[in-house]
Amino acid sequence: MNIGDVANRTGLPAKTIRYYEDINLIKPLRDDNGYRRFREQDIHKLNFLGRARALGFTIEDCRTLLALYEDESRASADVKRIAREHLGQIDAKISDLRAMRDTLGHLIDACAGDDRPDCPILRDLGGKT
Amino acid sequence: MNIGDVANRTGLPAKTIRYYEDINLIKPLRDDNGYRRFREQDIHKLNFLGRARALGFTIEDCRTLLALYEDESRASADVKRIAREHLGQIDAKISDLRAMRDTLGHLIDACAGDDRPDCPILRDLGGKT
DNA sequence: CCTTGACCTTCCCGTGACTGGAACCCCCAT
DNA sequence: ATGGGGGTTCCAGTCACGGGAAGGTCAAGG
Repeated sequence: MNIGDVANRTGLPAKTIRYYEDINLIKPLRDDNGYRRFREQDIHKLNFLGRARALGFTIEDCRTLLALYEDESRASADVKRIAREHLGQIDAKISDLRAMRDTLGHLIDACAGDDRPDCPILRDLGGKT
Repeated sequence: MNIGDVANRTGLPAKTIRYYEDINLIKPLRDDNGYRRFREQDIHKLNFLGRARALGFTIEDCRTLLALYEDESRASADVKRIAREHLGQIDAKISDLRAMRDTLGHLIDACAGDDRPDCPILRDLGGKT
């Protein structure tokens, strides 16, 4: 299978697939003409990566998770620890965003949004005197 | 005032302040020795920028907001539109993160986290067969 | 006067995870 | 022969800075 077909089957852009090879996440074979030739195991890995990335894991986490996935003698505790750490970061991000959201929401509500210059949003940004 | 004092007063790293000058958000004066000399208006702008950034506005949004802030004949509608667009993006990000959080949370709950290899997290990433 | 140490300056590289584009090669159909 | 739709590599750019090198400046102390 060539990269275009793999892109279709995995939903990952060809660029991304090449990038993953570049950073040694996958190692597709090469045909005589230099084209990458993907085996089923490559596609399986790419799907794994796509799902892990969709859950927000970093590439380095993905690398580790993939290694654990292929290690039959792994301990699920190792996987769980990575996942929990990541969950913590997601939660932190969410609470940051919620704080922004709340502040910004109040300011927006207070703003008339007409053609006059008076604006609580700018007043707040400018030092809320 | 030199950049170090300004950094202290605004809470922004000196690097960031230099960067903001670089991209023309502020224009501090220069002393004969080449040092930046900051006026009160520069510090005021930097505080404005710090607060806008803390609300998650992009640098380009900040540039626009700063221009509106200094434009006495602005329409608050313009400010509000920018803020609402940004709010929309924050909300989108929050809901993305919440979806991740939910999925990941379920997987973590289902994972024993012991020294055995069996792991629902990896099973899901691997294609949940 | 000299040195020390804390400032300041510019410049360049690196970050994360790609994306866009140029320049070029390969293969098949017309 | 030509055209089009694959593929390849490599380089630059994204966003908002941060790290660090190499060097200039300034006030205090010996």
